[in-house]
Amino acid sequence: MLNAEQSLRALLDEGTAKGSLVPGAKLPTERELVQRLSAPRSAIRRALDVLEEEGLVIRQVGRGTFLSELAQRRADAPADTSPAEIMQVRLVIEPPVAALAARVATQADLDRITICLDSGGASDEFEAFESWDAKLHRAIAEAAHNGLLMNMFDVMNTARSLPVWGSLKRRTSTPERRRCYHAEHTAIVEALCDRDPDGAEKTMRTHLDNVADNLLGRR
Amino acid sequence: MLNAEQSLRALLDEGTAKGSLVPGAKLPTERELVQRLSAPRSAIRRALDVLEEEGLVIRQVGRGTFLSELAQRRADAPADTSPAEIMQVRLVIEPPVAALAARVATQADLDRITICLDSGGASDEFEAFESWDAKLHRAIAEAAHNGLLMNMFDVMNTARSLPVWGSLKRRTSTPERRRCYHAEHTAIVEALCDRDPDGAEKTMRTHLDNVADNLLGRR
DNA sequence: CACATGAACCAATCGAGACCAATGTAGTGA
DNA sequence: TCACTACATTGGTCTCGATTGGTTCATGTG
Repeated sequence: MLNAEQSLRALLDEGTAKGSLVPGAKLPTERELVQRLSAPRSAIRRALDVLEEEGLVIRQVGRGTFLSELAQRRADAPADTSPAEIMQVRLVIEPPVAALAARVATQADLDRITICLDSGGASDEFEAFESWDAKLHRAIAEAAHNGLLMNMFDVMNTARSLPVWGSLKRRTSTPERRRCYHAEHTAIVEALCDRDPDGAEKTMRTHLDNVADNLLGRR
Repeated sequence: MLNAEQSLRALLDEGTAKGSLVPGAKLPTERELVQRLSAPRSAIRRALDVLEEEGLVIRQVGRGTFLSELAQRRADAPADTSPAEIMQVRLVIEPPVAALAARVATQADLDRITICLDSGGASDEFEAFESWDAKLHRAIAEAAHNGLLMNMFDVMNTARSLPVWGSLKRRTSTPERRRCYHAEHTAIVEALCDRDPDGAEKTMRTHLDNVADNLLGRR
């Protein structure tokens, strides 16, 4: 369950990305947002307070709430860890980590990984699939049995929880692509279960290349 | 018959495994747990006290009890990051980063790197050489121009500043080995200046293998 | 007596709605 | 056409009741 602020940010990201929300554009009224996000007005107002504090929106009594100039700049210059950066890091880290995991994973690790794989395969909806996808990649990293590595992996994943990342994935995700990802996941997990480091590294790299292509457009 | 704390832990484990309890998620109110676990509220509160003491949950009057960020990573013990772990991570990360840097480094990056290399070559003493060594590796990572990567690199380096690491290096460092390292550094920087990704990756891997051998004994 | 139990109470927070003041808009009349 | 009025809309504020973690205390229970 998302809180009001996250929902609101997602809404704004979507609007700016779609181009319907240019600087100065009028946002829905608070009472309208209450219905759209089915959240109490107090929560909506708290979320807007934060956005106003950040300078993203401007509020005027009797007129409404409007996007500021900053909002646009932030949208097309997400300097703060862009999805491209994240995918670059994932491509650097995850393939060798998968190879390492293939060497040192325990049966319990493989069981956990398989559970994530199967649950992801059984998930039709975006949110559920994304959740299991993240869990699967994390479980593979855990199987490498290196605490420092997990620490760094989590640093990467906190960046991955930024709103821009979520809306980007939501925009580019389709049932067909999810099926494709699941097939790739299956290949990775098979390589892990076969204790095949090279195979694990290669299939992971192929998968992430595919994800990067889908997320960022053909490079 | 289980006591309240055990039941509560079982409940949380189930929730985290099922994926419904992510960090920050709100868990049932104390009065609800009283019914669910059919235990007196005092016992529930005592169990929650322990969980709060462990940093697994956060309680707020009027709001509720929430899972903390730590809740997820309590499974894999914090692991006091051994030098072996650090070298494993460096071997995973630094070679591909060097390859990336070879592609995207600017001349200014290469200049900074060269300064570090030369200063290290001119350092006879352990402390100075170590300092320039660390600066060189960081400068190479900086040349990859990826903020998130630098973030993770710094996570790695904070682990590297642990006392055990320092004393290990001091014990195993000799003038001869430092000369050897400097030769390897030179090879890496040459590959970077030649814009040779494969060469940079290979020389970096060779170097780190050598460092790992010296630090940890022949593997 | 020592400890657990259950109930009542406290303080912080939240949610729903009423109300206020600023603003915008439609209608009216000269 | 233009000034004026009445009404609707909108962000800001306030209050009241419900919820929730924290605390106290009488009552069992061994």
